[in-house]
Amino acid sequence: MSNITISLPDGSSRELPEDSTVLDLAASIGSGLRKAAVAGAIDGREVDLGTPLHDGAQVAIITNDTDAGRHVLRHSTAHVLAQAVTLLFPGAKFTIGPAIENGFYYDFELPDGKTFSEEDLEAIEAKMREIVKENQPFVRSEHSMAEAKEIFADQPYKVEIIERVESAQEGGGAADAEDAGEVAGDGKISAYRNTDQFVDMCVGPHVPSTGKLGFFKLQRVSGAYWRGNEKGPMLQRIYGTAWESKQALNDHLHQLEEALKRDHRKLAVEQDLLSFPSELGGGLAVWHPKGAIIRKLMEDYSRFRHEQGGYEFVYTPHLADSGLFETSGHLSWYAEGMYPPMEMDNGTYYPKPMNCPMHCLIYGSRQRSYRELPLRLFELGTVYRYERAGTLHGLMRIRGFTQDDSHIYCTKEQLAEEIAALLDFVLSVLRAFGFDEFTFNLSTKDPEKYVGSDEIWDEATEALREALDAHGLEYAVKEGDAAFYGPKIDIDVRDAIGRSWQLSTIQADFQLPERFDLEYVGADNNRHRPIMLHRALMGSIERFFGVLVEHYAGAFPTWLAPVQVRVLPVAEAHGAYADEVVAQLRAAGARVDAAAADDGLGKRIRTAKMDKLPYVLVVGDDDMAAKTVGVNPRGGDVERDVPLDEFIARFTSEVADAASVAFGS
RNA sequence: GCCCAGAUAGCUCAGUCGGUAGAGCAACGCAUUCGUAAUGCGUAGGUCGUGGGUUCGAUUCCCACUCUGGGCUCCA
Repeated sequence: MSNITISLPDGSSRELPEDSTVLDLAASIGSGLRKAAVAGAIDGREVDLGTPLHDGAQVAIITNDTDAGRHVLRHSTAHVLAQAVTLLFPGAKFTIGPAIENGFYYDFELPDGKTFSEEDLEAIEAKMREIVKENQPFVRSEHSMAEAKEIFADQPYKVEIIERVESAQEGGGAADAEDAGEVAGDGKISAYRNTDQFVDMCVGPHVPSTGKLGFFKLQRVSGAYWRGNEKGPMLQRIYGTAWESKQALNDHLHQLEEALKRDHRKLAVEQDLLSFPSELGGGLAVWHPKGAIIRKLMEDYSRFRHEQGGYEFVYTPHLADSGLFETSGHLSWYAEGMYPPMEMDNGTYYPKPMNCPMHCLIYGSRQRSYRELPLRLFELGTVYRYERAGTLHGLMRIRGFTQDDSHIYCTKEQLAEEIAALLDFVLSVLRAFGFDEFTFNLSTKDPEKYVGSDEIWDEATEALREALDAHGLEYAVKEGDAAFYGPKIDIDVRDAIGRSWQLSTIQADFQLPERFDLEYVGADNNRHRPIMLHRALMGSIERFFGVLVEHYAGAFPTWLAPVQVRVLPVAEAHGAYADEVVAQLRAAGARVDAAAADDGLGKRIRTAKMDKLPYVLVVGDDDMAAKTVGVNPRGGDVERDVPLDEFIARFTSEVADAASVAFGS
């Protein structure tokens, strides 16, 4: 029996007996690797561990602690879920069940339109644990289309997938991505069988047996449309998470708990920031004083930066005649996302869903010269969008919100420079709020849905691309993701616990200048069409505020904290001195209050800590005598006998430093 | 809009197999005047989300609506 030679990713090679499998290879390298292996890759193609190796193959072992390995675990766990459901709910049809970020889901259709309840999850999870305990093998097989249809004869959704793949292949086209995930590429349908009763169509790879799984948890049930089509049948989806170890699973669950603790909706109530009274209607918020002061600081900051940045401030009303939105095209493109019209004696009015049409009116109000460009109009403009009831989500998805909105009118020649300057501007504003990790997405033309000439699209896309390159920024290109009127750059930030939020956007627009017939007189004394940029930094102030609450976990930095300092007299006798401290701090510009000695000192400190105040000052006999304070900073150690003057100096310089970072002075 | 779940005191929640409800915290009062994360005692507070239906009687069962949560779809 001859040996075969295998090369490994590190460049080394290894000899193994003929007929060796990926698993044999892993075992030959070490028992730890054998245990951690969940799949392999032969010449770049992912395969099961049981796959035999050929001479000269490039082989990598996929271990369970890598993204690829977890993907295999999760996908395999999804199969176990499907089997458990078919056992517990006879007649259930299963559809697709992919691995997703952090977990997996599987979509089912239950007989007689039955639905899953939360309680069902427990029973299903228990059944899954039995399946894991039985250590059922995942046995791969490949079938012709006809055989496959036979095997899945009682699974109409599977048959539908097979038929779609079949017709796509007959038509010479490739199967779409969704279907490609379910079948092998070479015209064969592959399937993985766990038991006589349960087999699922799948490209794989899978773990060798269900015993390799076990660190999972089912999380929730929901509805989901078949193939994401609103008109299609509503299926029942079960979500779960799965990991390579108890530790990794627990870490993930802790992370979810942490996110829950930071939930801006919870913190907004606890800290009395804002509320969503049901009397107002869904998706509409009222700002309480503590939330409002933070918002005011954010808005002041935004105005300051825009003033510095060469923007001109404008104000526009909340309503406009329907004619304006016909001109802008909003009524034909987005009518279903607008608030319903108000009929009035002299016409039909709509709440504005965007500020741009009104800014275009300002631009068009008189003749413009090239000398005025770029013209940057800025407004904290409140808009109303009819978000569908089921999509509302705290401040993150809301029906009335305020954009830090600007429309920049410039010449084609100015575009690249303007975008480059915008990128600097955006990033420096976001940094002021404690964000320092960004992701950039460049969205390009959707060939099915766009206006404007190919030439101008190419030019604008190139301008965006150049600006990103010139800043040395890495970005993902999202082909076809642009709005119909022009390409755009979207900027995501990463928050304190690693979540990503899409905040800023810079969008080119060739459509509105056309529709509003906007012009400028050039140096050549001819009329030209300007290009327009839409851009928002925070995006929606409300949403940005929500993201900040979660980013800071409610502990706002000193410059933003609604109450920056609280003074606690040790006993009633120190009340007058406490008032004096308050007065001096207030005179120095601090937002400060005092808590009288009606409650114990410990109690008042606890309350202040729960309120996440940046500074608690305790004043007693010693302090009164020496004009000092005891300083208890958030997240730091207590410091006694600090001269009041010194604390005030420290405090004001801290806030000034934050402001100088923030305000760029 | 669609699927599922939910709505009880300001907050967090318990409870009523149909006979109009209870705790902790918060609030208020009294006592305590205290040096760094909960002092004690007491008082008040709820048409049990809204509207209909069934019933002698509904917070409880049924229906509709509103709002909320998790998803799907959508997101200019």
